[in-house]
Amino acid sequence: MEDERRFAEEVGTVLSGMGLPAAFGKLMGWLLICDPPQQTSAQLVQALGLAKGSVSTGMRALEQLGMVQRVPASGRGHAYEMLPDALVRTVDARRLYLVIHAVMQKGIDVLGGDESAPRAQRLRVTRDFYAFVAERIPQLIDEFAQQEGLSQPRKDA
Amino acid sequence: MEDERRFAEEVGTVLSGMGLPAAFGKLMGWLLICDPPQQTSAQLVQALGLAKGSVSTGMRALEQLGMVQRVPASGRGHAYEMLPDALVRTVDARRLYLVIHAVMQKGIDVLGGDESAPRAQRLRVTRDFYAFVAERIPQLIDEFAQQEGLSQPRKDA
DNA sequence: TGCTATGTTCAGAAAGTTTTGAACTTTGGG
DNA sequence: CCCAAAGTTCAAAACTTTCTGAACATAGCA
Repeated sequence: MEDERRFAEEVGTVLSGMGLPAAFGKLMGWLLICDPPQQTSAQLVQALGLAKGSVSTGMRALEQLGMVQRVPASGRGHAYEMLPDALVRTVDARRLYLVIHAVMQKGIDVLGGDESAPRAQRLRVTRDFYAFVAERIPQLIDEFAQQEGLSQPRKDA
Repeated sequence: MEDERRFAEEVGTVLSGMGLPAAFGKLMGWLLICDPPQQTSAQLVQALGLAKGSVSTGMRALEQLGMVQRVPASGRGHAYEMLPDALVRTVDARRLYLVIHAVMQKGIDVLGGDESAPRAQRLRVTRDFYAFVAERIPQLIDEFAQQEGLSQPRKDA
Protein backbone atom coordinates (compact mmCIF):
# COMPACT_ATOMS: atom_id res chain seq x y z
CA MET A 1 0.00 0.00 0.00
CA GLU A 2 2.56 2.47 1.17
CA ASP A 3 5.07 0.89 -1.17
CA GLU A 4 2.74 1.51 -4.06
CA ARG A 5 2.39 5.12 -3.22
CA ARG A 6 6.16 5.31 -2.96
CA PHE A 7 6.43 3.76 -6.40
CA ALA A 8 4.19 6.49 -7.81
CA GLU A 9 6.37 9.12 -6.18
CA GLU A 10 9.42 7.53 -7.70
CA VAL A 11 8.00 7.55 -11.19
CA GLY A 12 7.20 11.20 -10.56
CA THR A 13 10.80 11.87 -9.70
CA VAL A 14 12.14 10.03 -12.71
CA LEU A 15 9.85 11.79 -15.16
CA SER A 16 10.55 15.06 -13.45
CA GLY A 17 14.21 14.45 -14.17
CA MET A 18 13.24 14.12 -17.81
CA GLY A 19 11.63 17.53 -17.85
CA LEU A 20 8.04 16.50 -17.30
CA PRO A 21 5.83 17.75 -14.48
CA ALA A 22 6.10 15.71 -11.33
CA ALA A 23 2.32 15.51 -10.97
CA PHE A 24 2.13 13.92 -14.39
CA GLY A 25 4.67 11.30 -13.40
CA LYS A 26 2.97 10.57 -10.10
CA LEU A 27 -0.33 9.99 -11.83
CA MET A 28 1.35 7.73 -14.31
CA GLY A 29 3.14 5.75 -11.64
CA TRP A 30 0.00 5.34 -9.59
CA LEU A 31 -2.11 4.25 -12.53
CA LEU A 32 0.52 1.70 -13.46
CA ILE A 33 0.29 -0.01 -10.12
CA CYS A 34 -2.99 0.84 -8.42
CA ASP A 35 -5.76 -1.55 -7.54
CA PRO A 36 -8.38 -1.35 -8.88
CA PRO A 37 -6.98 -0.05 -12.16
CA GLN A 38 -9.93 2.31 -12.57
CA GLN A 39 -9.58 5.46 -10.54
CA THR A 40 -11.76 8.52 -10.22
CA SER A 41 -10.34 12.01 -9.90
CA ALA A 42 -11.35 12.05 -6.26
CA GLN A 43 -9.43 8.85 -5.63
CA LEU A 44 -6.38 10.21 -7.37
CA VAL A 45 -6.53 13.40 -5.34
CA GLN A 46 -6.77 11.33 -2.19
CA ALA A 47 -4.11 8.79 -3.08
CA LEU A 48 -1.49 11.21 -4.29
CA GLY A 49 -2.17 14.31 -2.25
CA LEU A 50 -2.46 16.45 -5.36
CA ALA A 51 -4.82 19.37 -5.90
CA LYS A 52 -7.92 18.77 -7.98
CA GLY A 53 -6.56 21.12 -10.61
CA SER A 54 -3.32 19.21 -10.94
CA VAL A 55 -5.16 15.94 -11.36
CA SER A 56 -7.41 17.47 -13.97
CA THR A 57 -4.51 18.88 -15.96
CA GLY A 58 -2.38 15.79 -15.61
CA MET A 59 -5.14 13.44 -16.65
CA ARG A 60 -5.96 15.52 -19.68
CA ALA A 61 -2.35 15.17 -20.77
CA LEU A 62 -2.34 11.43 -20.21
CA GLU A 63 -5.53 11.12 -22.16
CA GLN A 64 -4.26 13.14 -25.08
CA LEU A 65 -1.17 11.01 -25.27
CA GLY A 66 -3.48 8.04 -25.55
CA MET A 67 -2.08 6.43 -22.42
CA VAL A 68 -5.26 6.51 -20.40
CA GLN A 69 -8.89 6.11 -21.20
CA ARG A 70 -12.06 7.11 -19.48
CA VAL A 71 -14.35 4.38 -18.32
CA PRO A 72 -17.84 4.75 -16.90
CA ALA A 73 -17.93 4.85 -13.16
CA SER A 74 -20.71 3.86 -10.85
CA GLY A 75 -22.74 6.89 -9.93
CA ARG A 76 -21.93 9.96 -11.95
CA GLY A 77 -18.70 11.01 -13.53
CA HIS A 78 -16.09 8.66 -14.85
CA ALA A 79 -12.94 6.88 -13.90
CA TYR A 80 -9.62 6.63 -15.67
CA GLU A 81 -7.78 3.50 -16.56
CA MET A 82 -4.33 3.16 -17.99
CA LEU A 83 -3.98 1.01 -21.06
CA PRO A 84 -1.67 -1.98 -20.76
CA ASP A 85 0.52 -0.66 -23.54
CA ALA A 86 0.42 2.96 -22.44
CA LEU A 87 4.13 3.56 -22.51
CA VAL A 88 4.53 1.77 -25.80
CA ARG A 89 2.37 4.44 -27.34
CA THR A 90 4.55 7.25 -26.14
CA VAL A 91 7.53 6.06 -28.16
CA ASP A 92 5.39 6.37 -31.22
CA ALA A 93 5.98 10.07 -31.10
CA ARG A 94 6.61 10.41 -34.78
CA ARG A 95 5.73 14.05 -34.53
CA LEU A 96 8.98 14.67 -32.69
CA TYR A 97 11.06 13.17 -35.44
CA LEU A 98 9.15 14.94 -38.13
CA VAL A 99 9.66 18.28 -36.43
CA ILE A 100 13.40 17.80 -36.51
CA HIS A 101 13.20 16.62 -40.10
CA ALA A 102 11.41 19.83 -41.03
CA VAL A 103 13.90 22.04 -39.25
CA MET A 104 16.80 20.39 -41.04
CA GLN A 105 15.14 20.88 -44.39
CA LYS A 106 14.74 24.52 -43.55
CA GLY A 107 18.45 24.70 -42.83
CA ILE A 108 19.26 23.21 -46.22
CA ASP A 109 16.99 25.77 -47.81
CA VAL A 110 18.83 28.56 -46.03
CA LEU A 111 22.00 27.24 -47.60
CA GLY A 112 20.48 27.60 -51.03
CA GLY A 113 18.81 24.21 -51.28
CA ASP A 114 21.84 22.48 -52.74
CA GLU A 115 21.91 19.12 -51.05
CA SER A 116 25.27 18.16 -52.41
CA ALA A 117 26.97 21.23 -50.99
CA PRO A 118 29.53 20.14 -48.41
CA ARG A 119 28.16 22.67 -45.97
CA ALA A 120 24.79 20.99 -46.17
CA GLN A 121 26.12 17.58 -45.27
CA ARG A 122 25.40 17.67 -41.54
CA LEU A 123 21.94 18.98 -42.17
CA ARG A 124 21.23 16.37 -44.81
CA VAL A 125 22.44 13.43 -42.74
CA THR A 126 20.38 14.60 -39.82
CA ARG A 127 17.28 15.14 -41.92
CA ASP A 128 17.57 11.72 -43.51
CA PHE A 129 18.17 10.04 -40.22
CA TYR A 130 15.05 11.41 -38.66
CA ALA A 131 13.04 10.45 -41.70
CA PHE A 132 14.49 6.97 -41.37
CA VAL A 133 13.61 6.71 -37.69
CA ALA A 134 10.11 8.08 -38.18
CA GLU A 135 9.58 5.41 -40.78
CA ARG A 136 10.98 2.58 -38.73
CA ILE A 137 9.42 3.20 -35.37
CA PRO A 138 5.98 1.95 -36.34
CA GLN A 139 7.52 -1.26 -37.64
CA LEU A 140 9.39 -1.70 -34.40
CA ILE A 141 6.23 -1.24 -32.40
CA ASP A 142 4.33 -3.69 -34.55
CA GLU A 143 7.05 -6.23 -34.12
CA PHE A 144 6.93 -5.89 -30.37
CA ALA A 145 3.16 -6.00 -30.33
CA GLN A 146 3.21 -9.20 -32.29
CA GLN A 147 5.79 -10.99 -30.21
CA GLU A 148 3.96 -9.87 -27.10
CA GLY A 149 0.53 -10.74 -28.40
CA LEU A 150 -0.81 -7.24 -27.97
CA SER A 151 -3.35 -5.89 -30.34
CA GLN A 152 -1.78 -3.23 -32.50
CA PRO A 153 -1.67 0.06 -30.66
CA ARG A 154 -1.30 2.10 -33.83
CA LYS A 155 -2.13 5.68 -33.14
CA ASP A 156 -3.39 7.76 -36.01
CA ALA A 157 -3.16 11.30 -34.62
CA MET B 1 24.20 35.29 -42.97
CA GLU B 2 21.24 36.70 -41.16
CA ASP B 3 19.20 33.72 -42.29
CA GLU B 4 21.74 31.43 -40.72
CA ARG B 5 21.55 33.17 -37.43
CA ARG B 6 17.80 32.95 -37.66
CA PHE B 7 18.09 29.23 -38.27
CA ALA B 8 20.11 28.89 -35.07
CA GLU B 9 17.46 30.79 -33.17
CA GLU B 10 14.82 28.52 -34.56
CA VAL B 11 16.60 25.38 -33.49
CA GLY B 12 16.88 27.02 -30.09
CA THR B 13 13.15 27.49 -29.99
CA VAL B 14 12.39 23.96 -31.08
CA LEU B 15 14.70 22.37 -28.55
CA SER B 16 13.43 24.74 -25.92
CA GLY B 17 9.97 23.37 -26.63
CA MET B 18 11.38 19.95 -25.90
CA GLY B 19 12.55 20.99 -22.47
CA LEU B 20 16.15 21.75 -23.29
CA PRO B 21 17.86 25.06 -22.62
CA ALA B 22 17.49 27.55 -25.45
CA ALA B 23 21.20 28.37 -25.38
CA PHE B 24 21.98 24.73 -25.99
CA GLY B 25 19.68 24.66 -29.00
CA LYS B 26 21.06 27.88 -30.43
CA LEU B 27 24.58 26.55 -30.23
CA MET B 28 23.48 23.36 -31.90
CA GLY B 29 21.67 25.18 -34.66
CA TRP B 30 24.58 27.46 -35.33
CA LEU B 31 27.12 24.66 -35.40
CA LEU B 32 24.95 22.77 -37.86
CA ILE B 33 25.02 25.58 -40.37
CA CYS B 34 27.96 27.86 -39.70
CA ASP B 35 30.89 28.48 -42.00
CA PRO B 36 33.58 27.61 -41.21
CA PRO B 37 32.42 24.61 -39.23
CA GLN B 38 35.07 25.25 -36.59
CA GLN B 39 34.11 27.94 -34.12
CA THR B 40 35.85 29.33 -31.08
CA SER B 41 33.99 30.33 -27.96
CA ALA B 42 34.56 33.97 -28.79
CA GLN B 43 33.00 33.47 -32.20
CA LEU B 44 30.00 31.72 -30.70
CA VAL B 45 29.53 34.50 -28.16
CA GLN B 46 29.67 37.01 -30.98
CA ALA B 47 27.45 35.13 -33.41
CA LEU B 48 24.70 34.23 -30.99
CA GLY B 49 24.77 37.06 -28.50
CA LEU B 50 25.12 34.70 -25.58
CA ALA B 51 27.16 35.26 -22.45
CA LYS B 52 30.53 33.54 -22.19
CA GLY B 53 29.20 31.44 -19.35
CA SER B 54 26.28 30.16 -21.38
CA VAL B 55 28.56 29.18 -24.24
CA SER B 56 30.89 27.43 -21.86
CA THR B 57 28.08 25.45 -20.23
CA GLY B 58 26.34 24.68 -23.48
CA MET B 59 29.46 23.49 -25.22
CA ARG B 60 30.36 21.25 -22.33
CA ALA B 61 26.97 19.59 -22.69
CA LEU B 62 27.34 19.17 -26.45
CA GLU B 63 30.77 17.70 -25.93
CA GLN B 64 29.59 15.23 -23.33
CA LEU B 65 26.83 14.06 -25.59
CA GLY B 66 29.50 13.37 -28.18
CA MET B 67 27.96 15.75 -30.68
CA VAL B 68 30.85 18.15 -30.87
CA GLN B 69 34.58 17.80 -30.72
CA ARG B 70 37.37 20.17 -29.95
CA VAL B 71 39.83 20.87 -32.68
CA PRO B 72 43.08 22.80 -32.39
CA ALA B 73 42.76 26.44 -33.33
CA SER B 74 45.39 28.73 -34.69
CA GLY B 75 46.93 30.69 -31.90
CA ARG B 76 45.92 29.54 -28.44
CA GLY B 77 42.79 27.86 -27.28
CA HIS B 78 40.64 25.58 -29.36
CA ALA B 79 37.64 25.57 -31.59
CA TYR B 80 34.59 23.32 -31.63
CA GLU B 81 33.26 21.42 -34.57
CA MET B 82 30.05 19.48 -34.81
CA LEU B 83 30.30 15.94 -36.09
CA PRO B 84 28.33 15.13 -39.23
CA ASP B 85 26.32 12.50 -37.42
CA ALA B 86 25.86 14.49 -34.22
CA LEU B 87 22.13 14.10 -34.00
CA VAL B 88 22.28 10.44 -34.86
CA ARG B 89 24.25 9.94 -31.69
CA THR B 90 21.62 11.53 -29.52
CA VAL B 91 19.02 8.93 -30.38
CA ASP B 92 21.36 6.35 -29.04
CA ALA B 93 20.25 7.34 -25.56
CA ARG B 94 19.95 3.81 -24.31
CA ARG B 95 20.32 5.06 -20.79
CA LEU B 96 16.86 6.58 -20.98
CA TYR B 97 15.26 3.30 -21.91
CA LEU B 98 17.16 1.40 -19.31
CA VAL B 99 16.08 3.80 -16.58
CA ILE B 100 12.47 3.14 -17.40
CA HIS B 101 13.16 -0.57 -17.56
CA ALA B 102 14.58 -0.43 -14.05
CA VAL B 103 11.65 1.52 -12.65
CA MET B 104 9.17 -0.97 -14.06
CA GLN B 105 11.07 -3.84 -12.53
CA LYS B 106 10.89 -2.08 -9.22
CA GLY B 107 7.15 -1.82 -9.60
CA ILE B 108 6.86 -5.53 -10.24
CA ASP B 109 8.90 -6.13 -7.13
CA VAL B 110 6.54 -3.95 -5.10
CA LEU B 111 3.72 -6.18 -6.29
CA GLY B 112 5.51 -9.19 -4.89
CA GLY B 113 7.63 -10.07 -7.88
CA ASP B 114 5.01 -12.28 -9.48
CA GLU B 115 5.21 -11.48 -13.16
CA SER B 116 2.15 -13.47 -14.06
CA ALA B 117 -0.08 -11.54 -11.67
CA PRO B 118 -2.69 -9.64 -13.67
CA ARG B 119 -1.90 -6.49 -11.78
CA ALA B 120 1.69 -6.71 -12.97
CA GLN B 121 0.74 -6.85 -16.61
CA ARG B 122 1.08 -3.18 -17.43
CA LEU B 123 4.40 -3.03 -15.66
CA ARG B 124 5.68 -6.13 -17.39
CA VAL B 125 4.70 -5.04 -20.88
CA THR B 126 6.31 -1.68 -20.32
CA ARG B 127 9.47 -3.19 -18.93
CA ASP B 128 9.80 -5.61 -21.81
CA PHE B 129 9.12 -2.96 -24.39
CA TYR B 130 11.87 -0.73 -23.16
CA ALA B 131 14.27 -3.65 -23.07
CA PHE B 132 13.27 -4.38 -26.66
CA VAL B 133 13.81 -0.82 -27.80
CA ALA B 134 17.14 -0.50 -26.01
CA GLU B 135 18.26 -3.61 -27.83
CA ARG B 136 17.05 -2.52 -31.24
CA ILE B 137 18.20 1.04 -31.38
CA PRO B 138 21.84 0.24 -31.99
CA GLN B 139 20.85 -2.02 -34.87
CA LEU B 140 18.75 0.73 -36.33
CA ILE B 141 21.62 3.17 -36.14
CA ASP B 142 24.03 0.73 -37.73
CA GLU B 143 21.62 0.14 -40.53
CA PHE B 144 21.31 3.83 -41.21
CA ALA B 145 25.05 4.33 -40.96
CA GLN B 146 25.59 1.62 -43.51
CA GLN B 147 23.08 2.84 -46.02
CA GLU B 148 24.43 6.34 -45.62
CA GLY B 149 28.05 5.30 -45.78
CA LEU B 150 28.89 6.75 -42.40
CA SER B 151 31.49 5.17 -40.24
CA GLN B 152 29.78 3.53 -37.29
CA PRO B 153 29.09 6.09 -34.63
CA ARG B 154 28.78 3.52 -31.84
CA LYS B 155 29.08 5.17 -28.50
CA ASP B 156 30.29 3.08 -25.60
CA ALA B 157 29.52 5.37 -22.64
C1' DT C 1 58.43 35.61 -15.48
C1' DG C 2 55.02 39.01 -16.81
C1' DC C 3 51.26 39.79 -19.80
C1' DT C 4 47.26 38.87 -22.40
C1' DA C 5 44.04 35.99 -24.61
C1' DT C 6 41.17 32.32 -23.39
C1' DG C 7 38.26 29.57 -20.66
C1' DT C 8 35.66 28.25 -16.37
C1' DT C 9 32.96 28.89 -12.25
C1' DC C 10 29.38 30.48 -9.56
C1' DA C 11 26.13 33.64 -7.08
C1' DG C 12 22.44 36.35 -8.06
C1' DA C 13 18.99 38.09 -11.45
C1' DA C 14 15.70 36.96 -14.77
C1' DA C 15 12.66 33.96 -16.86
C1' DG C 16 9.69 30.23 -16.98
C1' DT C 17 6.93 26.33 -15.13
C1' DT C 18 4.13 23.89 -12.01
C1' DT C 19 0.95 23.74 -8.36
C1' DT C 20 -2.70 25.19 -5.83
C1' DG C 21 -7.38 26.40 -4.54
C1' DA C 22 -11.29 29.23 -5.12
C1' DA C 23 -14.73 30.37 -8.43
C1' DC C 24 -17.22 28.60 -12.05
C1' DT C 25 -19.52 25.18 -15.17
C1' DT C 26 -21.46 20.85 -16.11
C1' DT C 27 -23.89 16.67 -15.16
C1' DG C 28 -27.37 13.68 -13.54
C1' DG C 29 -30.58 12.15 -9.84
C1' DG C 30 -34.75 13.02 -7.60
C1' DC D 1 -36.29 22.25 -12.21
C1' DC D 2 -33.39 22.26 -8.29
C1' DC D 3 -29.56 20.55 -5.87
C1' DA D 4 -25.33 18.34 -4.98
C1' DA D 5 -21.53 15.96 -6.77
C1' DA D 6 -18.02 16.09 -10.16
C1' DG D 7 -14.97 18.39 -13.09
C1' DT D 8 -12.60 22.39 -15.18
C1' DT D 9 -10.40 26.81 -15.43
C1' DC D 10 -7.32 30.26 -14.22
C1' DA D 11 -4.78 33.81 -11.48
C1' DA D 12 -1.52 34.02 -8.14
C1' DA D 13 2.10 31.78 -5.27
C1' DA D 14 5.77 28.66 -4.95
C1' DC D 15 9.27 26.64 -7.02
C1' DT D 16 12.87 25.52 -10.50
C1' DT D 17 15.86 26.42 -14.10
C1' DT D 18 18.53 29.16 -17.07
C1' DC D 19 21.30 33.01 -18.04
C1' DT D 20 24.42 36.52 -17.10
C1' DG D 21 28.67 38.69 -16.00
C1' DA D 22 32.24 39.57 -12.82
C1' DA D 23 35.83 37.21 -10.48
C1' DC D 24 38.99 33.65 -10.87
C1' DA D 25 42.08 30.21 -13.21
C1' DT D 26 44.91 28.63 -16.99
C1' DA D 27 47.84 28.54 -20.94
C1' DG D 28 51.10 30.23 -24.20
C1' DC D 29 53.92 33.77 -26.12
C1' DA D 30 57.76 37.06 -25.73
